[in-house]
Amino acid sequence: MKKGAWSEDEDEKLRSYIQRYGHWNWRLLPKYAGLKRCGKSCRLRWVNYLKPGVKRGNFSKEERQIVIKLHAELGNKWSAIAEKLPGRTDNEIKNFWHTRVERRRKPNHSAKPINTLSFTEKTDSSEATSFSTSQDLSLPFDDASLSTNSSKEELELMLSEMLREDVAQNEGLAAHVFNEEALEFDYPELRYSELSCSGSSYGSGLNSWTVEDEACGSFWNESSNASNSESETSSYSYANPPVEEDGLLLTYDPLLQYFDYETSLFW
DNA sequence: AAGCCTGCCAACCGCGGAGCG
DNA sequence: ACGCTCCGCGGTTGGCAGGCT
Repeated sequence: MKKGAWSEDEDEKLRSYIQRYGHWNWRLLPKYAGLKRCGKSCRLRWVNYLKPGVKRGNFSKEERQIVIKLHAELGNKWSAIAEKLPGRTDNEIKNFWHTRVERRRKPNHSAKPINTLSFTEKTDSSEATSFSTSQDLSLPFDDASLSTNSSKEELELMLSEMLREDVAQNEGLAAHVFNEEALEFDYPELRYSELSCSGSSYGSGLNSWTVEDEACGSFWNESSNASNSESETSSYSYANPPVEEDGLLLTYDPLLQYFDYETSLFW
């Protein structure tokens, strides 16, 4: 009984036999098709590779989104997930998951919260609704998006929109967190599906912001208490950093399992 | 250039369920 | 009810290719 990779000749034998006679009995099929393979191997080769309509190549954006969503609903029911993805086999979806998703969840990442998104904020008046912002960190913030005379509502809206847009455009604060690969996964669409932003800002004194979404509750916040100084340092952090238990990262948001705490990047 | 490491994918293996006698 | 066969599913492995040192 032969094992290992299939040759072109074997593929052709199997393909032409099934196209002519169908697969009426996998155990007996190899004998009649002239193949030195077990029935199981023939079935697998047909179902996963030779069967007409089997899609090859990278998963599209939509397919990735469906896989992630369905896996959250169904768990490791690969065949059930495959039913929703025409042309994709359970084996391929399983491989996709293990290589691109599960692998990165292995508990060798340190579970440290990301308090690294700090920036320096200049207050230029005591007006509660007026301040200018500059960033002295590596985030590619768009300074122009935060003007000096924005109202509280405008700023809230701006931050909310900034998160949406920057994720979509792969630039800005959110893109720092949601890297390009995360975008390919359509994570932002899932993550920010019902995002809202609330908070308050003052020229000097307390600044506090909370960003929430319907599914996860508040997921990051920022607060600072500046005196009348010209500049202050604020820091953003996740409201509920994951904890590690028995070598597994437990998070308040199942989608945060895709977050790499080593690099502070989603993948 | 060579050895090592890592990611990916095809294929194998074991188990359990369905169907049948 | 029981045992047998077959099939499909999910976990795992093996090997190749490309990148890194």
